[in-house]
Amino acid sequence: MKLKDFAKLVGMSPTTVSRALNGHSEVNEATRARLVAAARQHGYQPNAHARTLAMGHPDTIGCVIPIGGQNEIVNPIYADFLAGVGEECARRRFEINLTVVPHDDQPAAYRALASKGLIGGVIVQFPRHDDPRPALLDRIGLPYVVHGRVTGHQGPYSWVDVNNQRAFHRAAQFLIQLGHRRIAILNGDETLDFARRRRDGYLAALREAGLSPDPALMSSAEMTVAQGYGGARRMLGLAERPTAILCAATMVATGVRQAAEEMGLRIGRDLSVLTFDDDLSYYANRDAVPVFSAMRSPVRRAGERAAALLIDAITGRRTEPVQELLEAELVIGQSTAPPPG
Amino acid sequence: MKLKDFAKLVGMSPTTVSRALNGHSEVNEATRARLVAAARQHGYQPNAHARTLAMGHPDTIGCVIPIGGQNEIVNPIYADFLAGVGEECARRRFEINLTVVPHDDQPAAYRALASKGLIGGVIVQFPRHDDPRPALLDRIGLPYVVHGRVTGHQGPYSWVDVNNQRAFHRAAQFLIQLGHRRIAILNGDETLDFARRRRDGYLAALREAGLSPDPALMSSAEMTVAQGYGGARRMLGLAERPTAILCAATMVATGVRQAAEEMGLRIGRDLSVLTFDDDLSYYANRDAVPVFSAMRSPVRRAGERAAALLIDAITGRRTEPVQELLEAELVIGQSTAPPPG
DNA sequence: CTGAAAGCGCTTACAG
DNA sequence: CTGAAAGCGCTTACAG
Repeated sequence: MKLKDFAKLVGMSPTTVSRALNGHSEVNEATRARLVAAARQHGYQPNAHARTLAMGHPDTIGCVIPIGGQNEIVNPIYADFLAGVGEECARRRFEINLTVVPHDDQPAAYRALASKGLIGGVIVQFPRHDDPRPALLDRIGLPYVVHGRVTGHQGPYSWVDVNNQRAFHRAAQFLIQLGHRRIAILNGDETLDFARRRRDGYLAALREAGLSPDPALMSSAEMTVAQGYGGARRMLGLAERPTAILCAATMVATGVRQAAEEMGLRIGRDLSVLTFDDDLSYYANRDAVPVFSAMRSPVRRAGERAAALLIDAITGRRTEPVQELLEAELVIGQSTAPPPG
Repeated sequence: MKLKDFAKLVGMSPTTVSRALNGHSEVNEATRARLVAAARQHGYQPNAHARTLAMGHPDTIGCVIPIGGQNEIVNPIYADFLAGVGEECARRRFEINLTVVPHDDQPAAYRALASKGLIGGVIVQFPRHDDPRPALLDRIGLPYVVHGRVTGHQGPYSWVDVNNQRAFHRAAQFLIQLGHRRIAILNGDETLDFARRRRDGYLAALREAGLSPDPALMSSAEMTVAQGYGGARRMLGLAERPTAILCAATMVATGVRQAAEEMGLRIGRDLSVLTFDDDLSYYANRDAVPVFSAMRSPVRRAGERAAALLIDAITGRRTEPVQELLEAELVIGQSTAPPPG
């Protein structure tokens, strides 16, 4: 059904109906309520494309998933992050355009999305330290919110991030307070901004405790079971092996557990493990006493907030860049204890 | 830049430019090539909304992620499945509209997406045995492809599925051939169609071997680490405990491993574990010799094929429903062996 | 408070 | 092979 038909059905002009449905103030409240009810009843919904064309801007935010870059992996945090974005979009009556694009084609993809008028703004994911995307988007003039930060970017921009530096600072501090001196870190790819911040936090805690970092206890790679397994095997095979390991993701911790078992080490006794936990609903490291002690970070919430900021920017509700820093929560589980001996 | 401007720029009428860019046969091949090149050079892209309005149908497929139903979890297979959908859409120049919706609001959501003209068709995920969505979509007249099957649905419809029945049949057979007689199954939620088929395959293999199923060795629940852990603890605590466990997902197998370790059982020696593996890029159970023996199923490929079938239906390339059955591959890893003793 | 008319940026019969 | 004109279904100044 189109506006014309519906208007005829209710005996009003298309103009009035449109204004009523869009909540314009000129139209009588009683008629507005009546028309809204009638629309619901007859299932009339304005055509979104006609609407966008007439209004001049799409009520749509873009989410771009790059594939085939340095990280071939499709990160499962996308699922939970997108769920958060989706919830906010549902509340604000915005649509989501999802685009999968080879990593190197991203500039062209952003341009295309913008010039086709498909999106009013975009969320930038997994930023690198010197990520070129913010500058590109500034040039194009497409509003964006970064999930994370781009330390190398000049000028203000909007972002939503978890306090990775503090999370790893506190985590390392916690292990130090337990008495650990040999603390390893299995970090994410340190060309990614969040991984740098995590390393910084880890290093700061060591420094404050008068401990000097040992490169043999530091690894930076894609956060997978394989990294955890391989890294733990290597580090636990050292003459002076670590008594505690900081992991950047629960999948990494799972790999560490596997290696430890094979080597006859019991986690939470012979070896402490503390992991960053994106709190993906699927992994559910949140029983009464969690298996892994963890720095827990609300990814889904981050998705909601990123979408909220972007929609504010697109609708002109806010014109200045804004930043939001979420805190990770340190949750003590069964995997941490004072060092053995 | 809009068509009018671009046409002026290249000294042609908008009509001819539009026809050239859309590859209509009336336009001289030489001019077509020239205009396509010019469009690329000047970055002209037709406005998608105007285009959709004029063409009468959107080049967009819908993906709906329900939340808050029986499964509150945001399934990580969405990420890989969507990546597959996205790759096919990129090839076919289709867009993806992603909608997150409370489970019970799905009917309204599909209607809204259709009547707003936002999508030309939709992919139905995680169908239940008696899922009402196909009937609803038939009624609305919105093209769809089911990822999985809806056994209870009357009449033909398009689907892409993996042969779950055969996968679990073969898996159980394989364990039986190794000499196992007490084989447990930690299945997914059996109101979901794929979980039923898996159970059927498991039961068929037992029957053929003259083994009678034991309800104490069968569990049906959301596929999480917790299910694996809890199920394994319970079953391995039985007087007549199983010597092998079939799992419906790698996360479940991870939970089983955890329980087995705690109970001092070594997997691949004291206990065999065979898991269904959706081959999510993040889990990467695919080293030279995989940790878990698995029935491996290409989720990303399923996403590609579901998108392909849907786009064929939307564009009218195919008018009859079509079905595609993918086979899971049985990969032998380190977690299976003859029963102990 | 309400409506007739113009316009959003395309595509495509229709006429040449 | 090419172009002027109508139309896709909305919204919104403009006029009452």
